[in-house]
Amino acid sequence: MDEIDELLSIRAAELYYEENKTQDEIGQALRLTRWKVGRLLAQAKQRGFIRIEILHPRARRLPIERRLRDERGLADAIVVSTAGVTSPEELQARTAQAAADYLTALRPVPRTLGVSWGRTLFEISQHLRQGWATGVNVVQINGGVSLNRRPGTAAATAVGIAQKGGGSATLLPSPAILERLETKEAIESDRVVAGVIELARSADAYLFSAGAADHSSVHVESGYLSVPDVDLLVQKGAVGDVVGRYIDSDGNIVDPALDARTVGLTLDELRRAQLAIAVISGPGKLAVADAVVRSRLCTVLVTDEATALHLLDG
Amino acid sequence: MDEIDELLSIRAAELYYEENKTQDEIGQALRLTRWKVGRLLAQAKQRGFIRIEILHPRARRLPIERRLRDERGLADAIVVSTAGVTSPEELQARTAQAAADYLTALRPVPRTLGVSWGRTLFEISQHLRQGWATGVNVVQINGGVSLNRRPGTAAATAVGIAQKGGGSATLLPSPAILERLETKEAIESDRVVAGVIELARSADAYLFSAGAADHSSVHVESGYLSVPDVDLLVQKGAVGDVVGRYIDSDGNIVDPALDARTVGLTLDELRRAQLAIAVISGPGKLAVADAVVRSRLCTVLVTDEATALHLLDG
DNA sequence: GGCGATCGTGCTCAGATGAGCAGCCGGCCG
DNA sequence: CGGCCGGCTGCTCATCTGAGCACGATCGCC
Repeated sequence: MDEIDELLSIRAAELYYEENKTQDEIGQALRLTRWKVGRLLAQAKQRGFIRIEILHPRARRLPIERRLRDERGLADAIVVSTAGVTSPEELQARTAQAAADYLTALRPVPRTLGVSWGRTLFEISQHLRQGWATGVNVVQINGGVSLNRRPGTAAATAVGIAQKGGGSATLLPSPAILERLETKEAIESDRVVAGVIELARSADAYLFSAGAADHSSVHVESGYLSVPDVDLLVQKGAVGDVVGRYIDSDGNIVDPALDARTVGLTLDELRRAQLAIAVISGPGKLAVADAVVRSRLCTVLVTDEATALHLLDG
Repeated sequence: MDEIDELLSIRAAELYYEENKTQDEIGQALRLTRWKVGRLLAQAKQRGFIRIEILHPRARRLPIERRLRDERGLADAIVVSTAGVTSPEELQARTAQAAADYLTALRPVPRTLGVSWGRTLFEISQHLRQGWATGVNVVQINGGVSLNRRPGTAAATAVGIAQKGGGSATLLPSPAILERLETKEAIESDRVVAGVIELARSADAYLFSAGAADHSSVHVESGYLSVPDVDLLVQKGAVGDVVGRYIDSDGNIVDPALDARTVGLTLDELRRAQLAIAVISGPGKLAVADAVVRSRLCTVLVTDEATALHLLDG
């Protein structure tokens, strides 16, 4: 296309999209036939001169979702639009809302849903509507008797999801990480704990997030790990954690000894799940999101546009 | 429209604009009739959820142009899009290009075109194509024997416009501002200068820009005014200059004594013109652009989207 | 100079879309 | 309880649009 056609296609696009003229009218105005106008508009689109954005907190990016499914082998992907996002909180809220929407629309409805805990999961529980399901039982899949200042967030998450879904929650009464291996093994052999873990293994679906490997981690905030602990993990190649277990960029456990002291579903158990929904968004979680997808820790990913594009192109 | 319809309209918009599905297909997917889908899409548009942008350096904003014509009483308005602009230089280039385009398309072609000088005018002269007109004579409308480091820019502007338009340029051989009133009157009574000004008065069309009243002014750069001079003008209410004459926000001369020492067309002579094309863009020129339009110094305005919106909304 | 390939153009026709309209349902008042 | 009104729905029909095709001009090649 020469320059004159390029200019004409811009003029045509202005009249078509901004002035709502018909292609025929544009043809008269620019002294072209309507077919020529149609071709110019098609070219303008195809050459990327026309950008159409959907500005809405609930807007999704279906083409990116398709690419994630096709190119990264996911069973499903939900990508929220970042158009018009002004704060990290809003991004988080949009992603959580999308995850809640996905859960609500999920068919068949899972009888038992395994959940982790954390900021993201808590927000999802808040975005779920009362009656989002009828009779969904929720089970915690990793330890989390919280030591932090907002005790009970982990429990509130599971209970909230269950209660709004017309079911009940089964909590895993154990710390996330124990200081000694013996204690961890003792706790796991406890009848109640063992029962919960057994229930978690049998869940129809899992819903979890991932944490970045930095000082803002919930594990640091909760006191399970110290700042130097995290630094050490990063040195060993950790990019983040999934259900409390730190992985490197290939999805492998970074520190087997630490992992052995971590209570809950193992990553391999998670990988065997039919339906594992990971909800990961935000610029700090690019690396861990990539690791989760690459190592097939999830079958479904809920994320934001920027993260999704990073997974595809970066 | 309730929330459920709002969400549906977003889903429909995603399928329509991002997936290129027909309204009928969307209807099947969302279990709606195609008419409902059509109405949802119309609502999404009307409520502003759909943003269509034309990304091109030559793109214009026709709806804003119309508003400028209607609400600000301009005979014509050219508004260049700022979408994708990364630098002030690019904005300047786009505006200059638009002005050049406007001149080229102008009918009837002016026999004599009065021009001012400055950065903007020089750039317009560069963006004009060889042969943009056949036989357009150019006359300078204000003094400008340049004292600055790039001597001859003013002359080069007029000559360039004339030469590319197949005509000749008539220069106004006088400084822009003289130190003494007597000198100014003497110069204006010079036969050659008087003849040029007479020719300028008889021009069919005028093309000029406006300067902001700050230290970056061409008058400071050229040595006609000192920094304290400008500060004083600003104190007196100056928002900028048009053809070398400083005006306040109502378009009135700020300093009559200074004005009397300024050589060239007066503002009232400019206001009587049938066709006066002002080219004003950039964030620093909001106030002077408003003054020019408010005081009817121009009949046609070439500007950028941001400036135009400022003129319209405050 | 003749020939075929290629491109751009404007047609036919079918599918997609929007305007206008009648019917239906729920709410409200007499 | 019945009738009226307003809003929503899904229809008909006219218009708009895109795909496919045939024609003619232009260009390069023989």
